[in-house]
Amino acid sequence: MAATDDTPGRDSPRQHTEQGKERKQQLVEAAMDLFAARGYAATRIADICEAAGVAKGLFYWYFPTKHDLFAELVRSMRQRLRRAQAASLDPGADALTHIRQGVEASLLFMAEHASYFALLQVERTDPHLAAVLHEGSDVYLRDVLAHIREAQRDGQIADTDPTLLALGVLGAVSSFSNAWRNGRIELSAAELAAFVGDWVVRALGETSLIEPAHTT
Amino acid sequence: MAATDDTPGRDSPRQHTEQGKERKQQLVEAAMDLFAARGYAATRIADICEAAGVAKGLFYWYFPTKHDLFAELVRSMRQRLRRAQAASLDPGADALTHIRQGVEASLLFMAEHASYFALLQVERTDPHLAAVLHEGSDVYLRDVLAHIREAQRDGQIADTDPTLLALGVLGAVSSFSNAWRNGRIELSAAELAAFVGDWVVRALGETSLIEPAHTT
DNA sequence: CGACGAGTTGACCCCTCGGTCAAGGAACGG
DNA sequence: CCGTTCCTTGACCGAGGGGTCAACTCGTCG
Repeated sequence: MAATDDTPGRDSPRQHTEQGKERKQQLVEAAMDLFAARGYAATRIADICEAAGVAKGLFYWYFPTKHDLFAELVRSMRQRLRRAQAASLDPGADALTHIRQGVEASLLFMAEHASYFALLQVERTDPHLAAVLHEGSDVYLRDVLAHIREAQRDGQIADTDPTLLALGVLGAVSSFSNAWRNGRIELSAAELAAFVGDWVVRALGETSLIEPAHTT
Repeated sequence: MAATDDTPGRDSPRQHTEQGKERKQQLVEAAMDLFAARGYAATRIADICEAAGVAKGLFYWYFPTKHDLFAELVRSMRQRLRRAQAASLDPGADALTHIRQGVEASLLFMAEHASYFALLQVERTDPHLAAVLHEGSDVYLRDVLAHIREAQRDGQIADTDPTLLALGVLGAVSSFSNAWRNGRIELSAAELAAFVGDWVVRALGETSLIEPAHTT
């Protein structure tokens, strides 16, 4: 399953036992909560440690810097979101449906991990962090783009610039999810997901409703 | 025209001459550029002063704290945006058109003041700043809400929860404007404004196209 | 001219916070 | 019982940066 940090020897001299991994996880979780509540800059390492009930020095046993903790958090969550999206796609369905499903899955995932996404909404400030955040953000765009192109080939949506449409989809997902997280929307996550699915499909200009037969 | 800070005596002991007001403006503008480029936290007061070509101590002649400068910036820009929106409304037009016009005016305004809105997109981190930012953000929502309710009365858009729809409109405006600012959209500001106007109207579900006669 | 207030300077204070370190456990293998 | 490796501690360091201050300038009024 992966990745860059529990591969044993490599180049980090750090070797973690079971207990060690638990501690690390505790720190990550404490950090996520605090970051979400106060923002990255306003969260001191001392706070994270206090929340996790350990001494400050221990932080640096598990993470080289504060920034590295953040990067680890971001990368792991991005991976999980993409998995959730992929899992939501009904293999038999058409492209427009896939977009709707992806949108709904994203909203649900964001609702479930609200505190994390509250953090993201907020943390493009620091150039270092922004780099980590942007580093993989295009993958979402590419995913949506592919679906939009397909839907256009099938005549399901109008022939506008697909990038623009894709940005609209991502924008809708993130802004509704933000609004929900900030308590501006009363709906349950599932209801919101359904609404945003509809909203996006409408905005994409579901031509089939207006002209059921498509010639191109 | 107005407002809270050139009223002479009130409760601040500070009295500014013409020269003083110019200096203050220089500082505000330098700050805006730097905030936009690096974010609030990463901009030192020393930087602002250097950019404005004055000594650091002078900053505190004009502003009690860094935060106050920020607040002044935010409030003044919010006022200007709302004026631009109001000015864009064609008095004779219907509600849905008003929404479109407001959306377009917002996009144009945000394009014109890109560096400022880049800052906003970014600066909800600090609780203090967030307070200033949120403090007046509902006025936009209320404006859109009013138009949406009217459009619903006129049968122009579907009878969904108006708050949800209004949030969608605001979300579309801000997310497209962000994307444009980040260079992800190649269009001119005017083209983008027109596109987003269409996008929003479509998402609102312009029922008139589908069922030209409305009964309720 | 002297007084007074706006404007301006840069050295300085001081606190916060990321990061370091030396010292000490605890678990385990030999 | 010794060595080794992982784990944990809290005192400490140092830089960075917000905010202060005493002093100096400049224009204006009496």
